[in-house]
Amino acid sequence: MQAILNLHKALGDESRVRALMALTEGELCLCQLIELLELAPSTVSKHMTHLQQVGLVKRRKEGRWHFYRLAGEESPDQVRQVLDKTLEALAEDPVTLRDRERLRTVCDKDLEELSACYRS
Amino acid sequence: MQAILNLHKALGDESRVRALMALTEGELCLCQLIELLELAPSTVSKHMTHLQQVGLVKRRKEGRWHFYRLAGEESPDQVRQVLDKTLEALAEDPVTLRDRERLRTVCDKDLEELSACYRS
DNA sequence: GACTCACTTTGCTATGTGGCGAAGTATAGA
DNA sequence: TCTATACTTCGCCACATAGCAAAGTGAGTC
Repeated sequence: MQAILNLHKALGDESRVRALMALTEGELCLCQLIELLELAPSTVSKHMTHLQQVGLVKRRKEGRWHFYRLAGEESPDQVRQVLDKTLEALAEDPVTLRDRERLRTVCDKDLEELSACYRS
Repeated sequence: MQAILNLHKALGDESRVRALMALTEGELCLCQLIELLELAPSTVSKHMTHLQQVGLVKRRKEGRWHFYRLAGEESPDQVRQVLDKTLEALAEDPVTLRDRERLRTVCDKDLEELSACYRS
């Protein structure tokens, strides 16, 4: 019971859902998500930790960079099905379309440039 | 976007999910839900109003009694699919099994008896 | 080993939400 | 029309949580 409730709580926040939607395009570094969501590093980090604990997302460290991706096959069937229905429902949402567009310009920049967000 | 977020927020509360699960067995009067959930009338009423606003539940008034049921076909496809996956995932949950058992004894009592909750 | 850098954790504030009891509303019956 | 009753709404409190800035951490680099 609690697992499903936590799943829905995780999916009840716009920033987290936008991050998940962005990850459907592939793995992203935290600084890319920070740039996309336009939130403080600490906030985005907390959201991604949250998503990881619920089992929606996996983290991979490569040197100083932290990459996140959808857990996909690694998450329980029930979790994945609810997630899939949600992402499907939002596939053509205005917010999603705008983010998809912005994500393209974010991915054009290199990580060195994006990580300036920590220093400004 | 906001509609889906509100759906997940609605499904992120144990009392509301238990109420929805109970309604899969059929229409229920508010006082029956109060007895099942063991919460104050005002609290249960607020939960059901919430579920109604999200489009998961429909209300029918019959005299002084208010009956609630799952919106089913009347709710948007995307909403129903997420709900179905959730209820499916919880079908054999311990809390669900316990509620299903208790619901039987609740439904054995008549409404006059149950509505004593408003007077005690 | 000191330094830099990409995060994460901590501490705080503001807002949202679940819970209750009391007051309000609408309907049935006398 | 007056009362009883089955809710609903309002006002409040306690707790959870999204946001930020600042301090802490751990991996690469000199």
